[in-house]
Amino acid sequence: MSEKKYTVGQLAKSTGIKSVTIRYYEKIGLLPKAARSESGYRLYTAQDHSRLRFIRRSRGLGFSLDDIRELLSLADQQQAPCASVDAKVNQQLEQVRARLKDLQAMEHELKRLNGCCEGGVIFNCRIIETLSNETVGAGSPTD
Amino acid sequence: MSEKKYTVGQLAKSTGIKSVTIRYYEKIGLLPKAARSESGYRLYTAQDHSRLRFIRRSRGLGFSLDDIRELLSLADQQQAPCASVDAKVNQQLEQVRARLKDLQAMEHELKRLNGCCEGGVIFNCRIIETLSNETVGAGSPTD
DNA sequence: ATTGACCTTATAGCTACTATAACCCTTATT
DNA sequence: AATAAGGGTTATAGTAGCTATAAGGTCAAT
Repeated sequence: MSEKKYTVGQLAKSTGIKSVTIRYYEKIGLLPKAARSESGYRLYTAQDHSRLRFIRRSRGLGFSLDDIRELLSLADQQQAPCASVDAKVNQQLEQVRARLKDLQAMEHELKRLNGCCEGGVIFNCRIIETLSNETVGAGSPTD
Repeated sequence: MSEKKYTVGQLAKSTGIKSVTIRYYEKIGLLPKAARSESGYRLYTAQDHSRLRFIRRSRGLGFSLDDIRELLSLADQQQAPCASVDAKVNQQLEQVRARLKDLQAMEHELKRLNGCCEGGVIFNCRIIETLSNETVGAGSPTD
């Protein structure tokens, strides 16, 4: 008995990853080259579906495609220690936290700016003024 | 008396924006075309310095270059109402908050994954297992 | 037979830079 | 005066992770 096969569109629908993206993943070697029907259509198996779900989930956690490539290759080495997987997750967590910190700083600043001019004209606009102000590390060209 | 002029490198050093980037900003019309010395070097004024500082500060708040283009053109219309500036800031604030929400969800998930396998092998790795799991909107291809 | 919804490929575009190559200018030192 | 270091100039290609476009082949139904 041969496995059930799916077209790229069916896979797309069931994973939420677009057909173009799936082909792109194949092109960059993130997915193995799909089998083809007589007429040249790609044919996918349940395994591909699972791999794609893995990718989608990892993307959702902010992993880069390169990271995911590594994770996938790790996932295939069932007897390897999972310390390296752990390390990747840890690393990603720190990256996310760093970006969080940046964004929080942005939010703070934007909140400060938001609504600080009440119906005036730009000449008196505190926002524009603030944006134009000196910042650390941006002195005059003669510094 | 003619203004003091600065080279691209001097401007770069004092604004923290690299020379290449400054040239790039000129190329895409974010900065006006700089005057040139006899030998073809770009010559910048204090005004350019201020404009660049504005860009840097806005970038730091996460504004896109297109947003900044608009902000700059608004900043030049001193008698226009600053409602549109306000709106841009507001919009940016919401975008930042949306990204924050995403990142917080990522952090939450990563924290959950982090360190959940204790020195085992990948075959038993809870992380890999979790990443492979079904998610909402990612059923089987036959759904 | 023809429509419409799918599939195929190759190529270019997107953001905001960064890297590279190959060359010209200025300044200081030998 | 020659030369070397450290600027500057241009054009072009590469980065991530897709998305859009064009120009065509396939499949199922009418």
